[in-house]
Amino acid sequence: MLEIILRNPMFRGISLSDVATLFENGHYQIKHYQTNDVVGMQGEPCNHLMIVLKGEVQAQMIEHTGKLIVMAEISAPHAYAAAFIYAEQNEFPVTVVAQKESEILFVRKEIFIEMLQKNRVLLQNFLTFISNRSKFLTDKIHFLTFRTIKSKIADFLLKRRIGDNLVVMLDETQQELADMFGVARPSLARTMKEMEVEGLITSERKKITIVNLAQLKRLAM
Amino acid sequence: MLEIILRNPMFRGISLSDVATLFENGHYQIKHYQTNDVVGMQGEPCNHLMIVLKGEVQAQMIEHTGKLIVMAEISAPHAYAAAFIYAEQNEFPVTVVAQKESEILFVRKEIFIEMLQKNRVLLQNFLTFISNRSKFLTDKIHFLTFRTIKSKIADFLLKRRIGDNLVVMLDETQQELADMFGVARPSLARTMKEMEVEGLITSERKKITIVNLAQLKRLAM
DNA sequence: ATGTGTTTGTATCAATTGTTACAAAGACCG
DNA sequence: CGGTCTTTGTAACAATTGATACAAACACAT
Repeated sequence: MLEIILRNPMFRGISLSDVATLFENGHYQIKHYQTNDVVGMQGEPCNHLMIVLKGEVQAQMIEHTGKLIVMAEISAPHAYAAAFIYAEQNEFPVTVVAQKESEILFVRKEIFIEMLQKNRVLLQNFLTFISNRSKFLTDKIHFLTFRTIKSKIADFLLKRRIGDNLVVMLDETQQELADMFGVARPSLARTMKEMEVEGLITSERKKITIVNLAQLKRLAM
Repeated sequence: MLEIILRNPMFRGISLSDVATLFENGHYQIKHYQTNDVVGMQGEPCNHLMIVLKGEVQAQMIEHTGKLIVMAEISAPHAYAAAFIYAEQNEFPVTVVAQKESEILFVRKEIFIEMLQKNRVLLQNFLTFISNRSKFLTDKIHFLTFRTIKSKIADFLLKRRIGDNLVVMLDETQQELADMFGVARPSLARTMKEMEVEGLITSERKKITIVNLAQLKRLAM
């Protein structure tokens, strides 16, 4: 367990012995989850630091109409929902679902703040982490609010490229991408077809080839 | 200045003499701004704790197409952008504009973190503050992404009511509301007209009367 | 090889919202 | 009070996206 925690950016620069002290007996719990288990439900209390030790969880924002947006995917050794644990309205703003069999470490927020007070590096790292999450949320607002489907796709493809490669192999189904973009699956498919017709990309199921890189970059702005 | 700071929720429970120590000479700057001055530009470095001592500023998210969303309005004694100061990509995610002649207190983030380390109550309050801001941002995502214009208006009216009052006097022009909702002004006007035709509200310029409260509450969900 | 479930592709129609334009009403200032 | 600027109201048309449906292609298990 400690080796995984040491890989978490929050604990960078902290020695193994200091981490071991922070996580001495009684300071944490570990829970196991099966695929599709709900790890935390939107609206429920959110009062622990939660670190994925193994597996992968997905944060989903679900509307009562059934519409779903995938906000993030978190795997080991990363934490999720850490930005919310000290909020006055202290509840999960998302539903967190295990995508695979997972193991999660829970530290009560009262205990964690003692850790922060004791360890200056940990405090600095935690503040960096939650500031990064706030930045992430504003980027998400920008993406979900200002973007057409076409520019979402362009942005996604440019980010998914490896180096200067013009071929992008998708890991996700169209439905999964649509959930990430907050759009309807047929709309996503239609827009990709349009981009193909316009000569921006070619598309063979999960293999996307970027044809007009300059235009794609303009679209992604 | 210190009396104002003491009214900021971050400094709740901290004595005047402790606050005075925190803000001893050399630990801060105060700057003055005129109406419409840009206090912080989207993309610029964001590395100070910033507290409004006097006046009012507005956080705007501006797209290169010109579309603008008002993210927040901040008046004394509150802080703005505090959730972002420790981010790795350490820049303003919004443009902050003075709405009135304003006075702002700046504390370098390196100095502020020393304050946090020294004072447990301040640390607790700051974590609460930035967790609250993260919650606010997820609420904003929810509002901007999942909501029709009609439900945005319904939500707004219910929140703007004072007690059980069914009459809401607007402080804002339609354009200002449209900017807050991230919608076009004529669309906002059209939707309000529809709500009037449907018997949900009556509307005489800045005076809105709620007619069907139950239905409005359903719409706001 | 076959059957089943999933994914992709596509079409049609509907819904919501944006854009542009202009007139009427209202607010404000000299 | 009159003139000017701002705000509101509204209309027409356009754009984007969603919803629904169905067939073809593909992946996987037996």
